[in-house]
Amino acid sequence: MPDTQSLIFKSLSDPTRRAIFEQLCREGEQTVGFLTSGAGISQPAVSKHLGVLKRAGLVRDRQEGRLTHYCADPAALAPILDWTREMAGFWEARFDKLEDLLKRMDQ
Amino acid sequence: MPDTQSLIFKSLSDPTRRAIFEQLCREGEQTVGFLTSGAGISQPAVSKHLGVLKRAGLVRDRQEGRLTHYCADPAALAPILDWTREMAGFWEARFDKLEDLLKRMDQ
DNA sequence: TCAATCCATAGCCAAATAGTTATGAATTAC
DNA sequence: GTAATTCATAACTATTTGGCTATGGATTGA
Repeated sequence: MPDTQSLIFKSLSDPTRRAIFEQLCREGEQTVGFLTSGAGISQPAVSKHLGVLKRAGLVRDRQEGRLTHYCADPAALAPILDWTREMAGFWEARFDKLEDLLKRMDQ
Repeated sequence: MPDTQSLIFKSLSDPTRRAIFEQLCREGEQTVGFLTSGAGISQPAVSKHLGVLKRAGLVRDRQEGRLTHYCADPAALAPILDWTREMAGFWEARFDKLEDLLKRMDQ
């Protein structure tokens, strides 16, 4: 199995899947049928997308009779938020070091 | 051509590519040859990864004789940082609304 | 009970992806 | 001038991906 970050980034790299996740973030819990009605693709395709999002931890499902409700778990975005900030941080650090160097050279 | 967010997410969904980008963020500008020496894959494979990162705006290249230097542009991460924060925000908003509702019901 | 609804899974297909080797253009070194 | 180095591109391959239709289990409604 791929690492968590790859799973999350890959999940979000597909626009359809991102739209489904966004819908769940905006509107809260939704059934598969309702998500399908707005997605422009077949129900099995939506189910597969939901499966991918679930494997990445981005959504959870809840059974209720024959309905399956899905909801987003935005907390699962934390790993990529952290990683992204870390990358920006490395860059800042190198920039600071350069600034220091220039300052020292100036004296 | 896919939208910018898809390009960025897709670029970062591959661990090898993420490692290359991370290397450039940590260490700054590097040649293709040097990146290849640490990547564990062939030079053409590295070049292709760099091409993908470049198309997503995540890296820039600079020619110097027969050497090609690549450097990261972490500012290009902004779109997905914004999107991620927006998603978390929607969730917060719904949570606040629920809290309000509960408060009103309590009275 | 029988029909209808909801959704997950299976099986198929075309396109994209990540790797490879081979090659060639441009530059540098001898 | 010739050889060596650097890297991008081309051509190929195996795997993954995102869509589809078909199906069937579980639940609900008549």
